[in-house]
Amino acid sequence: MERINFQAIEKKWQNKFKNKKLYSKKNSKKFYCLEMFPYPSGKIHMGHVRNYTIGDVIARYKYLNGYNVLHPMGWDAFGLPAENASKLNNEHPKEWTLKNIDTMKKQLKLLGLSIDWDLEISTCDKEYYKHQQELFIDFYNNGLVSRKETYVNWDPEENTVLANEQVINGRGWRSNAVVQRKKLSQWFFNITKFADELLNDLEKLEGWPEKVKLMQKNWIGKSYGCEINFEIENKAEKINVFTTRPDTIFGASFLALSVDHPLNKNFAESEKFKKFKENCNKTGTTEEALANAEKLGFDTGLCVKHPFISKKKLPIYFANFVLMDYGTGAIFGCPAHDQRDFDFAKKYNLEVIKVVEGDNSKDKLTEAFTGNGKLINSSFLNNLTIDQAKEKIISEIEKINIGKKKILFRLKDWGVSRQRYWGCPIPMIYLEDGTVVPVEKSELPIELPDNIDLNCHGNPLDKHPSWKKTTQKSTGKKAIRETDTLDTFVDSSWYFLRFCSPKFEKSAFDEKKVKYWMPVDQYIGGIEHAILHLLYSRFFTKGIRKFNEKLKISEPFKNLFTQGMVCHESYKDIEGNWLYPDEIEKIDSKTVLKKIDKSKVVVGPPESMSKSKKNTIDPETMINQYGADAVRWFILSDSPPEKDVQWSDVGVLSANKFLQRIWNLNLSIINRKEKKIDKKEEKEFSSIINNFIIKIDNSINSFRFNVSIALFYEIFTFVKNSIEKGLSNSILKENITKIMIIMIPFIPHLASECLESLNCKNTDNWPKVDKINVPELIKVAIQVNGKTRDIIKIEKDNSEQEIHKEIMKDSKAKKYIENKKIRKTIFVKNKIINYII
RNA sequence: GGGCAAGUGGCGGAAUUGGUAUACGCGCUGGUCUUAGAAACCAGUGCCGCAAGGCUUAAGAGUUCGAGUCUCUUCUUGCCCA
Repeated sequence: MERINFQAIEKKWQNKFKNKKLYSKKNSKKFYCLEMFPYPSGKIHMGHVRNYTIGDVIARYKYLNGYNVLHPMGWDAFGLPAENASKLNNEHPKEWTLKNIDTMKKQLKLLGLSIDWDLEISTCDKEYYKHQQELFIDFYNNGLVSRKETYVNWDPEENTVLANEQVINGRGWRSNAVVQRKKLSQWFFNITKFADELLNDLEKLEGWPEKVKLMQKNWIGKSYGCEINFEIENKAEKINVFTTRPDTIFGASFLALSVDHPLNKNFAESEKFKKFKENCNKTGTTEEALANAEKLGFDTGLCVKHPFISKKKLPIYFANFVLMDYGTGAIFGCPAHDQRDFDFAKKYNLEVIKVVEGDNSKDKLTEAFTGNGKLINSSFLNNLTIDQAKEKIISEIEKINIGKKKILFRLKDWGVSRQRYWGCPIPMIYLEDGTVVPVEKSELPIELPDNIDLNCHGNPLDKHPSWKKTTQKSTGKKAIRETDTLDTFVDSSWYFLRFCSPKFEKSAFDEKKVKYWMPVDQYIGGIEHAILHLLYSRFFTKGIRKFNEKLKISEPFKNLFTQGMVCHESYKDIEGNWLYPDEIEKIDSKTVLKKIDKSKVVVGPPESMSKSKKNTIDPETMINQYGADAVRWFILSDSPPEKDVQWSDVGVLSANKFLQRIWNLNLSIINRKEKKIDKKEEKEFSSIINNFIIKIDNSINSFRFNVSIALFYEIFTFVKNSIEKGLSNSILKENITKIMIIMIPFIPHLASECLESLNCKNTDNWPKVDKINVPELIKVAIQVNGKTRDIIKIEKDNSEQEIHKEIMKDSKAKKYIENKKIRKTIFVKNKIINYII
């Protein structure tokens, strides 16, 4: 037996893969295979290994099947971690980022991926963000970017805006300061202009998981409702209310306004109101925060008239659970059928009037009833369903001219201003006369300054001594630069276009190249990007198409695959400190000890690998120990790719052992002595291999790589058992060559090495196959009353009569049917026969 | 609270989409080889039972000649939204 040195052959083949282009075939169909590019945080982790291995299988598979394949890689290189790391180690974000890119690129190369590194891009490269600034200006000039005042999560400690996910229990994730709501002027992409299109086009995306489409649909959140104008008693003013439940109008018992509603001018002098408003601003802006917060109200002392019940008045409150930027900033409260309204009514002792009766709803409500039912206590709406009532009341409202039907989206415009240094500068300037204009395109890129103080309080670019001072090029007027930078989601919203022509200087992309390569045929990444990144990328594609008609596509990603996470159990010592997997040793299945002092270790359940729990496994260590092919093999073998996989050292070791056996099998075929040939056995052998190849083909196409690998194990056993059979060496070699070729996508190094040893010159074509061949001898299940009583081996395509004869001759099923009256027989050729007695 | 998935051996998981349940891998058991261990190789391994046989895809019902797969009810777990 010969031991193979995986490290040596992997190095050898990686050198050969380096110069190979997967897109030099003439007159071929194209295939754009893209995996979500990584954030250069330091080292690659197992999640990357899984993501990029899946992508590599697809890219290589498509190449073998005759496609020109674009398989690029780049870096999502702007972002906050670089600034944080830089504060910690006093290293410039750029240095830190470039160093990480260098490390991670070397690590990725160890995996033997078929990536074309000539196409590499990095979003922090000025050659990249220059074009992003151009695009920003194009979007601006076409009315797709605007400046708006909105409420944001403000961290008073860090002097910056926080994203919703950075607010944890109402506090800043880093500073732990109580987050405030603050009004700020920010730049927005007007994604809501495409709300309908983004929603409707989801239907076109047949190659997307239903789950992701549903998440996007819910995120866009189209809802029907109407606006109703309520007259304020003894005042000329009216209050415009938006509601998605106009059917519950007869259950209304109060009006609630956002503290920012214009009516607040009446209370500008009130100390009590100011205090109340301040209190409200402490509540976060997420829907969840608003739902969980204690409902607080400020009684205005004013009332509105109920539009359908004469003489009925509803008190007006300001309330902390109503937001100015959703709807009109005013609602009518129907406590019986909305939980927030219910909580509010209980607190302020307001009426609860039930207007929808469900099938089994109780007389006394202890919580809001939001289910389906029929209308009651509602005058002309009585006995209607909710949908019917909505329709009727809206037409009534429109008839008496106090409001109109309205469609509302949950989707909000995309705020992209960040008070950060390490991001793409927004190419806008503020002139002294107050006008805001884009920088002229010839001025681009607006580069980030290298000398920067990140430890300053607030926005580093704003605090920079000179950077923001500039002049407008064409007029020479003095101006101040925008000192906010773009949300890093912008960087990744068009990188897939840039990859088609990454060095193109004239504009963001070369239209000819984009026409050939786009859309991405297969996009692969984590489910965590199911909403934002994918929605923003879809928006960018649609946005660009508005001002560049040469971009013909309206959706960037034809097929999407979202892979699961890589998990590992976690370890804690008796004192509760997390331990790395290499700090422990497993004595037996129950005993786990700390290496250093043999103390007991508590083993936690498998969870997503994270640095904080120290349950990470370093890919590079694994590659050095077992080889890249073994790591690739294991990460694909153990679970279906869309589900989580649990990392196992034993698993990767057994992968390594199996690859060793493949090599030995290959050698034993090369060195085999000719046997006496049996034509029938040869035919059957080739036919079974043919069937295996078809099954592998199907499993790859349906992303069931764990099944592919199970099939490879079966093929291996089958070939090994066939060596002693009456096959010629040439038939064996011909078939092992086919098998090695179909293994290239999974274990490119070892497969290439085996193919070289087999003297195979043409390693670029997937083997040709026939249809699935039914073997000469097949198994037929014999059932009696649906219960399987025996399985017999018989020649294929036998008739019912012949099989029956066989059963009566000699079979375990015989005793169940002889001397019985057979009422009916169900016969499926080559599968089953079922006797009903 | 709402929506969406999913529940198959000791474990990860297969099942041609209504036709042989438990493929393949891990683990475990026994054996060969070896001074010994590791490795390698061979055999076995759903559960109950000495056996004949019976039972088994979270639980229960239904449709069907036949259900892991379809329908309904219940339970559990996970994810997303709140």
